[in-house]
Amino acid sequence: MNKKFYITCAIPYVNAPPHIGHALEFVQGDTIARFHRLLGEQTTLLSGGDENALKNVQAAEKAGVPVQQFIDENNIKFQELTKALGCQFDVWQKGSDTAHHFPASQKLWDLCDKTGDIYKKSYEGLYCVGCETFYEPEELNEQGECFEHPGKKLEVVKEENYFFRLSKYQQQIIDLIVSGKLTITPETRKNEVLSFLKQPLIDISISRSNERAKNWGVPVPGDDTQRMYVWFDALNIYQSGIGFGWDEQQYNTWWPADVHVIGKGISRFHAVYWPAFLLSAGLKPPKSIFVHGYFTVNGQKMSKTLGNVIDPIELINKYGADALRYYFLREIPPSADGDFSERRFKELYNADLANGLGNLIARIAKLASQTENIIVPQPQTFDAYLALNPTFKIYIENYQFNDALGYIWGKIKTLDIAVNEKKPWEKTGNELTDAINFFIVPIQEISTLLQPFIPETANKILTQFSRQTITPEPPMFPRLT
RNA sequence: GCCAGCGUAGCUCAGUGGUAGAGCAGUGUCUUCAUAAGGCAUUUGUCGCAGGUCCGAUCCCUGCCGCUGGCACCA
Repeated sequence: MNKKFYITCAIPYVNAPPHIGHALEFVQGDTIARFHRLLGEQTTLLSGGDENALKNVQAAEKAGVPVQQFIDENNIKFQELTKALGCQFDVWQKGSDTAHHFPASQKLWDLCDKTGDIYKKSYEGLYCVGCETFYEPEELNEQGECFEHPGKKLEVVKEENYFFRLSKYQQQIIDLIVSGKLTITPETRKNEVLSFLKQPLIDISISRSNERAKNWGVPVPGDDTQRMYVWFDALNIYQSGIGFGWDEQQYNTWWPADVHVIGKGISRFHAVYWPAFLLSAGLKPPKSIFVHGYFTVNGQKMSKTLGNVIDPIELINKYGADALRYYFLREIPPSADGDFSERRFKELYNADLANGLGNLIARIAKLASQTENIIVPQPQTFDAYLALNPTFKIYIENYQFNDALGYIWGKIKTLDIAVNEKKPWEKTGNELTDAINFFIVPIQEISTLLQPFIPETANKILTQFSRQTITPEPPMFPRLT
């Protein structure tokens, strides 16, 4: 069997519809997955729904909808988004799936418990009845009240919970990261995690009382008064989706994950807690974590209160999936936050997609359609073209999508120059044929290499330039005014 | 507050101890195969501020100003 490649995107919180941040992550994950599929690797791309958080229950109550129905509906919105973006997810694992996810999470719990890493401890904290959550003193206002419910006194609530011996794994996790057995990209995120690991780790609570969890979530095995704390089971979706606890053979084929694609806000959970759970359970930690930044919109943080949350579906309907994919991959540096503005989006669209790629294809297709006896060879494989472009390969492998695309657009520029120099419109007969033949292979190469990034466009061009007769097609990216 | 990083052309950013670069936008020009697209040429910068090291610093050091991120049970 071919080499396997297992990649995940973070499972979104399904208490609200998706925004462009989710879209960015899906596109990045899909691009990496497509790259590996094109290399001939057996590839699985997974995401799912983070459904067991209390906030989902609260959001459902607010909407006046049963919890299961609420999260199912939101889940569909996320899955529709992935399809609209042209992302190929192989597995969509829901946290509320009692057939697969529940037994998988209980199995993980049992394994950690068997190692002796789970113990009971009483937890005392300030509880806000309005928010249904605990607060630390520094999270409260001067009156010692939470900001959501001023005037309401917090209660001191004491509760027995299960704790996980995170402290025990401190050194092992440092070793994993320093040795590169668990790689974290980009470097700045790795440094952040390591600096966090310089302080002593504190054991974390991994369960809640049924009452506090509103009877929602995965029951703790052997204790029907408690539910698992959402992170313990949420991270385990990466395993439950591929057979853990219900199909060991399938699980062993895919685990460990080759990459977890995540946003910067949850790097600790993935780089510290998750490997610790797995080590405790005697399972392999993931091989790498790729951390992307967040979006700002017109330079400002995205937030519901500011009302600047961007709906990716609207953008796709307006400009097409590949245009949005291109913007994400070209404009957002992998190591930093990116900004979204429609002005910039249009600028990039016109400059690169309409005037650049689209126009080059249009001019060559027109010339080719008017030329006799052109030779259209069979395009080579992705592998073969990749071997010819080692710099490009390195860019993709390092998740420098922006640089990889910059590299391709350098080729487009070169071809535009070549058209001007060869002046095919001044030629006839064999001279014309030769001039046009010159461009066929490079276009096959470009479109093949673009397949992971803008698959629909890439395949359209590749098809157009693989037929024996090349004919002009309507513009793929009509220029925006 | 502590730790890390950043501050370079209108915009997004690259870069090096030796008289500053790319793309986009702008301007001029050539061309017509093309989505009023393309080629060529070209303007702009006290390389955050102030000191220091050095023959020489945008790149090294110090201080200051500004911005961003991380600082645990919070997705």
